[in-house]
Amino acid sequence: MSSRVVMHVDLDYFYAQCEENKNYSIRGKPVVVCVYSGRTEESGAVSTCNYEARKYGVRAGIPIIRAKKLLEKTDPVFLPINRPLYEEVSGRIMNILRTYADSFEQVGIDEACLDISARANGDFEHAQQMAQEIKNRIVRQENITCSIGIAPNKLLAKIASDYRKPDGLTNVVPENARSFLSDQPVSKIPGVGTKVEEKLTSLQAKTIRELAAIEPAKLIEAFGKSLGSYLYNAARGEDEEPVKEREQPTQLSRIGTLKNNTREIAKILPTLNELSASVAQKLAQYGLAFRSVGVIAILEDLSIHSRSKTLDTATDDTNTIHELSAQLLKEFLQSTPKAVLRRVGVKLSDLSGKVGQTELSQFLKE
DNA sequence: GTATGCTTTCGGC
DNA sequence: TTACGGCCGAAAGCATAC
Repeated sequence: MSSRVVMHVDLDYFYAQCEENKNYSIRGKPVVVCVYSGRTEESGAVSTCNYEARKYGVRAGIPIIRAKKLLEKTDPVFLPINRPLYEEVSGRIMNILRTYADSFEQVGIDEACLDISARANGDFEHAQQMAQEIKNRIVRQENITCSIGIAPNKLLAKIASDYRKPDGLTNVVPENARSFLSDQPVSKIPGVGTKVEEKLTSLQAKTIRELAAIEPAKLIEAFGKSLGSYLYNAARGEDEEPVKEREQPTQLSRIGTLKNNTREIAKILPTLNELSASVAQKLAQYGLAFRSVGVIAILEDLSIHSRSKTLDTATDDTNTIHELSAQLLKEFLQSTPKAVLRRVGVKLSDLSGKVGQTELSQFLKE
């Protein structure tokens, strides 16, 4: 019995690196890729930034104005996000990666998982050579660096790719899994955010070593069966999740910022309808149908709320999106009399191929 | 009591 | 000291079905 070999590839500070390639003269300066809300000149948030900017404490998600303060003594470059550019570069890189994998899973625009068990012949040294070759090829063809983790499963491969960045390569052979994890904070485990981390701290588990010392029954008591057993296994470097192709997105959403905070439906509807039209267009591009429509409301205090409705049968009808989203928004406003909206969004989920021609239903017909 | 489905929230980037 | 986007996938929480 030989172990799986899984590779996780993470493109370094991806949006900002694409911008560095588009305009070479900004290399070496702090580069901050921003989402401007259009409310005032500088309102909005940081999408991502290069490592020069990170040295000053700039991070994804912080307000642009705060990033400007942090970088005021430097010669920074602030750029608006250019998604079509990043999608194009990403698409070409994913096509390269795909050719190296027995099975391939794209995880968002800048991440991918490759099962290379057969290609690497179950050999982690061979896998390491493949990883180096992949890195060389992506630099040569796209001038993009990445960080790669190699391990016996997806969980460890992801933690490994995060271990050394940027331009890292970390190989965790099965015998080293426990020692690799031991001293790392529990927050390195995917799924452990601030909430779970705080709870684990109260159980005296700050490191994965300490997490591994907790009785499984105690973890299940604290976190429930699903998350509890996940944490128990994760602390031991165990994970059976297969690397599998994601054929279609599971949801499509559009979100926008209102010119002014309001709870007047008439002031919100124009934006909501634009978002509905945009998400409908995307749905048509993919050739998909939806069964669930939702609205997202971000209030003036930045709290996030949502309402959704699932239909009996899937549809691709644009009018249904417009009508249901408007109805859901009205219901939200009525149910939440104090809500004053800052941003609003439309979400389609429970997506499927149009004619009910999934492989399974095709199979069942024959 | 467990499985399944739906709604809402969480968290990563 | 504050400041504040736009996506995605998955988990949590609850109700209902079996």
